[in-house]
Amino acid sequence: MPPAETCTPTLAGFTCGLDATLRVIAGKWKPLILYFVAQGGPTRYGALRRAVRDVSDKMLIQQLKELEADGLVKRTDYKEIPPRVDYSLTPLGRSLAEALVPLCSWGTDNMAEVTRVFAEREALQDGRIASKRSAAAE
Amino acid sequence: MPPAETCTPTLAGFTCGLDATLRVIAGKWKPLILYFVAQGGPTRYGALRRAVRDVSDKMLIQQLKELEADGLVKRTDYKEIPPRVDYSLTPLGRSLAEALVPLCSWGTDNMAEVTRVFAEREALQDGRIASKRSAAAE
DNA sequence: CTAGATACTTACCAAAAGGTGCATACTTGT
DNA sequence: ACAAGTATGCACCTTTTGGTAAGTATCTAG
Repeated sequence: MPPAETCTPTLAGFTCGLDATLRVIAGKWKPLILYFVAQGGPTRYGALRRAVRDVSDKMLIQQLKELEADGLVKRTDYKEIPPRVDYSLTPLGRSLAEALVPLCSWGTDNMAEVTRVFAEREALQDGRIASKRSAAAE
Repeated sequence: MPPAETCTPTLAGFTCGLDATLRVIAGKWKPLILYFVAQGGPTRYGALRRAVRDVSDKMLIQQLKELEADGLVKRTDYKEIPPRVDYSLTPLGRSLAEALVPLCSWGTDNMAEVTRVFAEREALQDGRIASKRSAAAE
């Protein structure tokens, strides 16, 4: 872990490197997209859609456009008649995807823990909802 | 980069380790909080507030509570009369903070690039706003 | 006596994120 | 002839997120 000084004084509007990174990968799906494209090489839109589960078309397209605008992914349109398009990583995107690997490992290593914590939280929420309901019923 | 198979088949509701991690650090400020606390050791609320620039009290407290509930940070209340509280990382939190380091480095290494891209995007947006305004003026 | 610091809490409101469903234009399979 | 797949675009709406401003209790400095 570098000292605080490497992080505090920076140009532009970023408070530190992490801040800069976050502006680029903020968004519910971007890290996942990056990660899947990194694994599969050039990936067709439909394949990505199936890989990143629960993402809607709207969101996937939107995030892909932003990633493209940010120079992380490259869109290739083959101009074929049933549309064919695929997405691949630029060198910049590839380097970011690599920086994402430790996060992926952390999640894999601590998934049991995370699952447990989330179960507890949901239990609490259900409790609150239940009590709200009963309060409203009076 | 591990093969796709390490990522696809998992328990609970997570599609992969990265997905699990993201559920925990999602939120505009959480990675930054984690990172600053990792650097400073036990950090007082006010110090954190000043370190994570532009964060409001509401947000900072909220995210701290979630991080605490998720077992990543530990809150210590000294019960003193002008309130004194500090936040430190749990072992789990420390391991996550370490997984964040590559992201921080990436941001630092590519800050020029990121800055440039963001400047372009803002220029485009301003253009759109301007054209919208002129269209509305007719 | 008033201002400011401490660590929050709450209510209210605006903005952003995200979901659903419909439409496109063309091809392939039934 | 009709449904499904292909990669999007668009309009509408709800949910989530986040900001602002005020308030709390106690202490210290001016």
